[in-house]
Amino acid sequence: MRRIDAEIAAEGGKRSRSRAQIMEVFFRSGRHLTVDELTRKVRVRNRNIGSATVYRTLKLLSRLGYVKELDFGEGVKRYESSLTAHHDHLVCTECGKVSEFEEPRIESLQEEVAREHGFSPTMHRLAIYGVCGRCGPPATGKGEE
Amino acid sequence: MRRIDAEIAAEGGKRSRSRAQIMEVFFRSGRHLTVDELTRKVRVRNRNIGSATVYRTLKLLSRLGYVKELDFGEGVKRYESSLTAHHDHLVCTECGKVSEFEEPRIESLQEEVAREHGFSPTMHRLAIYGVCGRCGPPATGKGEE
DNA sequence: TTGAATATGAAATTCATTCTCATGATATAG
DNA sequence: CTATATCATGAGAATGAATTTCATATTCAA
Repeated sequence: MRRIDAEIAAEGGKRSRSRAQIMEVFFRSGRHLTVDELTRKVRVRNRNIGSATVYRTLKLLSRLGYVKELDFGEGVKRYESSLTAHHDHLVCTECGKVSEFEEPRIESLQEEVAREHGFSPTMHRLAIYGVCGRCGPPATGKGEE
Repeated sequence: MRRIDAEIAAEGGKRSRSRAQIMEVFFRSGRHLTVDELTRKVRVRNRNIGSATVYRTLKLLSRLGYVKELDFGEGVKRYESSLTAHHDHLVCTECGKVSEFEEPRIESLQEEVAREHGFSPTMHRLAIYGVCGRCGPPATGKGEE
């Protein structure tokens, strides 16, 4: 986090209490947060922080490469730290639970495919949607709920 | 398209001139259209059609499974016919060009991964972002730009 | 043709995100 | 420490995509 502050300073930015609190809560929190969720968590510490500042902070961190923007097609963006290893996501369409996975074979196939099409790949988004073990037991019957 | 009308009728829906025109233009058009783009095309034929009806039509077709909703993170949704074979997308971050590809090995790895995590996969979204051959120099070896 | 139901277009609404702007905080020079 | 220039903030306004409302028009069956 000091590193981030240094990078911001190098760009002519200044530190701020609000931003420090937002970053701290964000990096300590679970993954895949929406701005709204993060704002609520941050306000527990400091009631005065507005969501505009949370948006600004996440955008800044995203530009600096410390945060990844996720979009699972819910109409809201989610954010996660990019300090952890690269991974893709599994999204349960029943309960909304998001799991992570890493599959190097998929990664390299993507590289291969991109090259075949003359693309220089810079990133990708892969989300697999389905029903998680808890929501849809392989047993007979349709577990509604 | 008759089949679609029949299915709508079976649900208690009625036919309509506007919807027929929208469907016709949509299925004859190129892929990956936004509602705005489609509305413009449709209005060439019938100036009176409003975008609300285009939204409604695409939502209906989506529910019936004839249309797939795409989201490349642009802040706008795009739509494509789901009558063509399944495929994923390559998006050029320079010119916006979207290409399609199919890679069965990626598909089966996704199945495998989902199962390992106890998920019953129903669909996935995979988009690879990068620079297409026209926008970027032909990537020699690993030279990243 | 009538009548009950669905569909439409325009405008209003919703909701996430961004922007504006007056004020507050921060860093640096003196 | 204080001045001052600049950046950051928070509240609310603005934006823009998508949805809904509502009065009217269209469809379809009898």
